[in-house]
Amino acid sequence: MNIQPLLNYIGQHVTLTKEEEAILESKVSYRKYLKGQFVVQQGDVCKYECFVISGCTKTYYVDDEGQEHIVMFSIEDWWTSDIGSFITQTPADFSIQCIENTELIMFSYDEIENLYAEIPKLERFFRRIIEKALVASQKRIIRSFSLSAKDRFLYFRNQYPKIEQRIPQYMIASYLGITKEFLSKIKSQLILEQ
Amino acid sequence: MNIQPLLNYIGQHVTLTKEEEAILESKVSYRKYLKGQFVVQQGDVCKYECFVISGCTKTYYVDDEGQEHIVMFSIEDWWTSDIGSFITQTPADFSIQCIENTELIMFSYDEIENLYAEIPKLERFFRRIIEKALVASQKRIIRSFSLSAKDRFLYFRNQYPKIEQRIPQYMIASYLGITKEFLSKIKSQLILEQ
DNA sequence: AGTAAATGTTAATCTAGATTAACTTTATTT
DNA sequence: AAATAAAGTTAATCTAGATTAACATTTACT
Repeated sequence: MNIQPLLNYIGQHVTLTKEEEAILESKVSYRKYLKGQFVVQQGDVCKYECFVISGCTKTYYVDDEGQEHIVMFSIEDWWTSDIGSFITQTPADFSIQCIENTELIMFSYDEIENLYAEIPKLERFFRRIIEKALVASQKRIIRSFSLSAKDRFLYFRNQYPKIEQRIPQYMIASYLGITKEFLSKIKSQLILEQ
Repeated sequence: MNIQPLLNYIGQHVTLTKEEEAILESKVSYRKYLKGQFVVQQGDVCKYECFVISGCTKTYYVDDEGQEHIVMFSIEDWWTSDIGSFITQTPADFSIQCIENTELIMFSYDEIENLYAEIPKLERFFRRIIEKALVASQKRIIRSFSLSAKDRFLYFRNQYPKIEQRIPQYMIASYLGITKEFLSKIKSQLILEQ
C-alpha cells in the first residue's frame, strides 16, 4: 500500500514525526475497489472515513421517488464518507459508489478515537478538514439558492475542470440539481454564445 | 456574565474540571446586542465564534442582485459565526444580524488556538460540533434538491417549531429559498387541506 | 467488425414557483 | 387614538427548468 499521498496531504496541515507516521500507517487500511463497487450503501452503517489515493467516487442520495441526487464527487487527495452515519454509527443516508477503479486509505471508526488519543495533532488535522468541508457545504447551499442552473454549471466547470472531464454529463446534471436534458440545453446555449 | 448555559452545553459532549471551566471563562467574552445590530457584516473579517445565551440571530448572504438569502437562524444553545471567514481570517461572505435582543459568549480567533492547546478536550468538543454542523448542512442540500417548497416548509415547521413562532414569515421564506408570496400560498393551501 | 448498452441531444409541452401589483392586517410610534 | 411602517395575503401573468418522447452518438462487449 502506498500511503505517501496521504502523508503529503496531512503534512500540508500539521507536522508529524516519523514515529507518528508509522503509528498512523499501522492504524489505517488500504483497499482497491473496481468501477461500480460500493464503499457504502444507503442503509448500511458507514464504518470508515476514506482518503482517495486514485480513482473517483460519487456520494449520492436516492429520494422517495427513486431519484438519485449526487452530493459530491471525490477524486485523488479528497475524502469520502457518510460522516453523518460515521459519527453516529447509524444507517447511512448516502451511498458511495466508485465511478472509476479506486484506491482508498480507510480510517475505521474503531481506531480513529485511539488515533486521536495517540496523536493529538491528528485531531487538529481532522478538525480543520471538517471545518473546510463545512464552509464548502454552506457555500454550495448559497449557490443553489442564488445562482441559475447555467451559472451553477459555469461555477462547477471553472472550479473542478478535472472532474468535469472524467465524469458522465448526466452525473454532473444530478450534482447540479437539474435534469440531463436541461444541462444539454445549457451547453448548446453556451456554444452559441461564444 | 452568565456562562452556565455554555458549560452545560459543553458538558453534554466532554467533561471539564472546575479548573478547566475557569480557564475557559477567562478566555471568552460576553456581549449583549440589541435587535437589529450586527455581529458580523458581509466583507468584515469574522473574529469570533459565538454561542447564543439568549435571543436570535440570522446569518444571511446578499447576492449580486441585492437579494438576501438566509443560511441559518441561531437561538439559545446554538452557535453563530461565519466559519469560512473565521478560519481563514478573510472577509466574510455572510452577515449575522440580531433579530431579537441577543446575549452571546464569544470565542475569539486570537484565543481559541491557545484554548485548544491548554484544554485539548475543547478541540475534541469543537471537532464534534463542527461534524454535526457539516452533517446538517449536507442534509439541507439534499432537501433543497429532493423536496418541493411545501415539503421543505413542513420539514422546517416540524424540525424547528420554536423558531417558526418567533420569526417573521418573510424570513422563513428566505431560509427556504422561496418568495414570501409563495410561502403565503403554501400556508393557505395547507389550511384548506385539513 | 457488429451489436447492444450507455450516454447525449433536440424539441414540444407542462408546471412549480417568481414577479408584479393592489390590498389587508398587525405592530410601532407620536 | 391616529398615523405610519412593517408584515402578510391574493390573484394575474410570466419563466426557468421538468417531463416526455424520439432520435443520435459513443462506448463496451461477443
